[in-house]
Amino acid sequence: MTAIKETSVIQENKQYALETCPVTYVMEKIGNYWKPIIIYHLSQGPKRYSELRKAIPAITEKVLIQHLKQLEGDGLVIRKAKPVVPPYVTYSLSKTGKGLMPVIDAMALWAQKERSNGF
Amino acid sequence: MTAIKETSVIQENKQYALETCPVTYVMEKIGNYWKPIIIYHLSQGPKRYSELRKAIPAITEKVLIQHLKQLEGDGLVIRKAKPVVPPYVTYSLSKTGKGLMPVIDAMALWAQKERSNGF
DNA sequence: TATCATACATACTTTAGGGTAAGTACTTGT
DNA sequence: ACAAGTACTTACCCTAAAGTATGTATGATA
Repeated sequence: MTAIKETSVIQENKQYALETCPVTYVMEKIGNYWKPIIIYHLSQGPKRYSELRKAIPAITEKVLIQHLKQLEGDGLVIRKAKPVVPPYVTYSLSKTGKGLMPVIDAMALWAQKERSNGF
Repeated sequence: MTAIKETSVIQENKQYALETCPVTYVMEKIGNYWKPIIIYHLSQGPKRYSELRKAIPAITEKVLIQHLKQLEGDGLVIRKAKPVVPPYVTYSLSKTGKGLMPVIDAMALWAQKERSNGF
């Protein structure tokens, strides 16, 4: 029989970090390459699924929808589907999601500064 | 012989995104679970390697130093080593790194708001 | 009858990131 | 002589995330 897998110390520490470090809390929600990018594009207003795809051509469909579901599950994004055919689905930021806009804005600002310094 | 691996469309698109989407630019630098957390801890002032370890108990040594090197390579973090034994090494944010503090602050703010709503 | 468009779903493979564990160098303290 | 402390390094493994490719429902249009 297999040894009982003892609860990892790392996991305990992660739990602890979640409760004490605010940035860790944020990372658990949007600590991923694509999520802030998706949020950025939604910060400019609701978008259809296909519009998001065009706006973020480097993401694959699988990954895009995966993250959209997770963001919806975490209450950051709202999905609205019109029962028509072909489907018409829009995604937008929830109130909580909009609360992240200062974060995204600060990112955009930094990027612009860095790039203007860059040459 | 193996087929020549044609340059991935995804990679081309990533290049394009890098040039047009500011958030993508940021993600290339700190788009990782740990990096914002490390920067957060450094935003409170320079820290020794061992202090960072204690401050972020959920990270392993390997990963910590890996990211510190990358952050240093990207010019966000400065490493200073006193030539003593046992070693005395401190890490701090560079000017560019400090430029990210509004991002980190906005994250911390959001986390606090969310948590106070949470119960 | 066939095709197109949209918003997905699903199976399979590959890769990159992270985890574990052990080792290294150098000096001070016991 | 040996352990302890610091800041790493290295080798190996494992898993979660991402990539690839193909399939599905529905009705409108040609």
